[in-house]
Amino acid sequence: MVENDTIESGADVRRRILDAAAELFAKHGFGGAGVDEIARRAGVNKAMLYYHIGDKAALFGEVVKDTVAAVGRAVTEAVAASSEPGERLRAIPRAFARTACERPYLPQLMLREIAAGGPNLPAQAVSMIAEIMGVTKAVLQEGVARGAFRAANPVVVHALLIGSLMFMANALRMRQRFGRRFPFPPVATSLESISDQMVEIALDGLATGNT
Amino acid sequence: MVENDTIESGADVRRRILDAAAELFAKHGFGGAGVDEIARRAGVNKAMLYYHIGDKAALFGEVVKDTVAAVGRAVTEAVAASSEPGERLRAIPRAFARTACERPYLPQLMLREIAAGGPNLPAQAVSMIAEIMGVTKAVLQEGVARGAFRAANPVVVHALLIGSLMFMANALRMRQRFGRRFPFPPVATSLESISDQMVEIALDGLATGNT
Amino acid sequence: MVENDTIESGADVRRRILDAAAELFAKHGFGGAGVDEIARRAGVNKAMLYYHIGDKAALFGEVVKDTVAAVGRAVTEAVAASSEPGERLRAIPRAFARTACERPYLPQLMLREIAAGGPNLPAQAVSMIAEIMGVTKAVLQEGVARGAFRAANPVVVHALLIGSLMFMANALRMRQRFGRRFPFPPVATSLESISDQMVEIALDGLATGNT
Amino acid sequence: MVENDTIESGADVRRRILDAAAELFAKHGFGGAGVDEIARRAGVNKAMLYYHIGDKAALFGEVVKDTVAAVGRAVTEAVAASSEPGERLRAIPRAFARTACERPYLPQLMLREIAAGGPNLPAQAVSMIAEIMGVTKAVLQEGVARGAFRAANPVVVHALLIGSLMFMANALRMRQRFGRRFPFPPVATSLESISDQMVEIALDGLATGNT
DNA sequence: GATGAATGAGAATTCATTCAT
DNA sequence: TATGAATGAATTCTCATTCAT
Repeated sequence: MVENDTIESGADVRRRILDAAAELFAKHGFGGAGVDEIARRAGVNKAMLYYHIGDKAALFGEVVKDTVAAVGRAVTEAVAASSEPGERLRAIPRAFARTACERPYLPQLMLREIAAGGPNLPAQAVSMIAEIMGVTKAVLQEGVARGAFRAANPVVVHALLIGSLMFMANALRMRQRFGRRFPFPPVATSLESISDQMVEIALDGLATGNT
Repeated sequence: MVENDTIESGADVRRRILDAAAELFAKHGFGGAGVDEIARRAGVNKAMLYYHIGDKAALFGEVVKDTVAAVGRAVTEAVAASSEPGERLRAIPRAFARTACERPYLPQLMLREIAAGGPNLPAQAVSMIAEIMGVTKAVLQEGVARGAFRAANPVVVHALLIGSLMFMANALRMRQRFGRRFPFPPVATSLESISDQMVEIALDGLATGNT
Repeated sequence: MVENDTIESGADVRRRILDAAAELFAKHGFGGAGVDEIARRAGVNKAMLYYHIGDKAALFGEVVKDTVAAVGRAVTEAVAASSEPGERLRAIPRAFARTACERPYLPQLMLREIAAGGPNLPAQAVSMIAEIMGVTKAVLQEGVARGAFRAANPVVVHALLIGSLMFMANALRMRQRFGRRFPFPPVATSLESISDQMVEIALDGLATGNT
Repeated sequence: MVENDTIESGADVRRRILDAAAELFAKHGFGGAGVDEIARRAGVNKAMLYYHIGDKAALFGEVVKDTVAAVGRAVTEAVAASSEPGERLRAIPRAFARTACERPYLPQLMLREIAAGGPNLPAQAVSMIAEIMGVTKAVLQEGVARGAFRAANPVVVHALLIGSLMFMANALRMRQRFGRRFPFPPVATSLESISDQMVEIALDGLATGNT
């Protein structure tokens, strides 16, 4: 009765559910996404979704935790790869950009959650987010100490790097939708290269020697 | 039956509805906001809402148009106030910040709409948005021509200035909610001063003389 | 478009809903009765039920209040009709019996609520119940004062009169269902005459001259 | 795999299930109790519950049979302990009261079942109930024959003794819940002593010499 | 015997929208 | 214009029951 290629662990089901949920929460927001459709897309019975994960809020929480954790891993890893302050700071948005390629729903989900103000954010996710911002802070302070950057509020810098990147990532999607309507020169389609462009400007602004 | 002090033009009703709607769309998103509650908050019979404005999508469209128009006016006006390129560029995010003070729902609404990719965006609003971005483009090009800025993609610059500002505005709200959890130095609470901090960095980065 | 005989005030709708609800709550209990079927039987749209009355618990509360109020009126009125202690005490269960004829769901509803321990009982209903028991208490004390009854705990007496009557009323229904299985002499089918039989015994037991 | 102190016969499992079920059926009624929670409280896998006992209706039937059987045993035994008519009659409600102490869910379950009219009552249980009422009938007839009681319908007497007792037992629970709201003198908290108070009145009423 | 996973029907409640007056 | 009532579809979540292992 059981064929090898249809075997499926509980973890697989969970993953399918989280993937479908991430996509739909990103597309329609928490309020706009329907548990019904999430289950349908995941190919599981709706009751099974509740069995495996819990209610809508829990599902959302899992998706967020999952996503934030991925970003966190990417950032930590990317920052560790270099020791030069500029390179380290550059690595942070690039890690976001790379993660956004693997998980295209990331920018939407993130902007939505920022906009919503986190009413469904699980405590764990909040800690993870704080940790990621902590990396920016550390890198920045280290750079200041080593004379590479001028002093700046780390939250502001984080917003400058990440906020604009996420904004840009979403704007790219709108560009596709509204095609001709935006009479602007094309932007490099790779999010990573955009990330680089933006960081370059910001880094130059942060460089010592300026105001 | 009509007394002078209770007289109310259709425009007043319309305004009350749009205000209530803006607040709730900002707070809960398009899918999460309910027509019922919008009407209740506006102090208007639900059927009247449909009579005056139309269905939920139309209502959303009106809110967005209204908001974008306000931003547009603020930007145009602010930019016109100066002729020095740096000052003109600085004026753009500051106009967003000022509008966000009058209409606190602006950052949420904007981020949400960017995240959603504009499925309920009326054509008119799209044009207005393009126009605003056009201002950034013009200011930037002019500055380049006058040797104040180095060349840069205007969309990227817009994202750098506005995306990070909107991100920051929303992050401030989350800071209030999650209080102690974020071990970061306090940011100036005025959005305008934050705007200035961010622009300063970006402008320095754009200054000629850099790479 | 409006014909005189189909006109229907909001109060009518409400009454139809409460009637249907009373019947079904009595038959299946709070947990067993379905809002869907209540609405169907009342001939109203399910959403209308929520519009007019509220959620299931509120609906149940209204039914109970309605029913308890009817009993209360009947009791007060019946007791007032006489001044002789025995007659007054007799009048109490008889009022219950009479109300149970008009509202056949009363005994079921009452037993069920007693059994459930009142988790959905609205405060108002509790007061009304206390008031009804207060009547028993008053009648009893008066009878004791006038030398007609020996002293007895009013709650016990109330249980003796009303508890057994409600029990009996429900047992009658079971008798119909299980027909032959109960090899007992038939009981008078009128609840009022049963009430009289039971009260007679209890009254004799309460008479002075006994222990 | 099986250690002596964890060994558990099928009968043990069965007992745990019936106990949990009795408690929950009593608390929430047939419709309101959930198989899921019953299994959880019994510490048994839900599928095992079905394996050991059957579906919800069967489970309910078992609980009722179990409970009624316990009452039946207690009554028969208690009545056999004396030969004096009054004492024998008194013994009947006292047996109910004692059983209700061992199985606190009895009064709720019984009232609920009486109220429901027995749609889930298994035939066996009906016979057992009839048998119990038969005891009342026999004791009564014997007492009449020996000149101790006046003639009375046994069903009515049963209701008078047992109905009021069950009513009272449940009312005591409500008293705890609604505390101050009931301005009545406290009743003895022991169900057995209440039983005695009530029987005393009823017995006096049944005594010969009265009407 | 025992378990975790599965399922489809159904529960309560809310939604956006419209209609008669 | 304004209102209360109406409607049907949708939404979130739970239920009793079964199955494969």
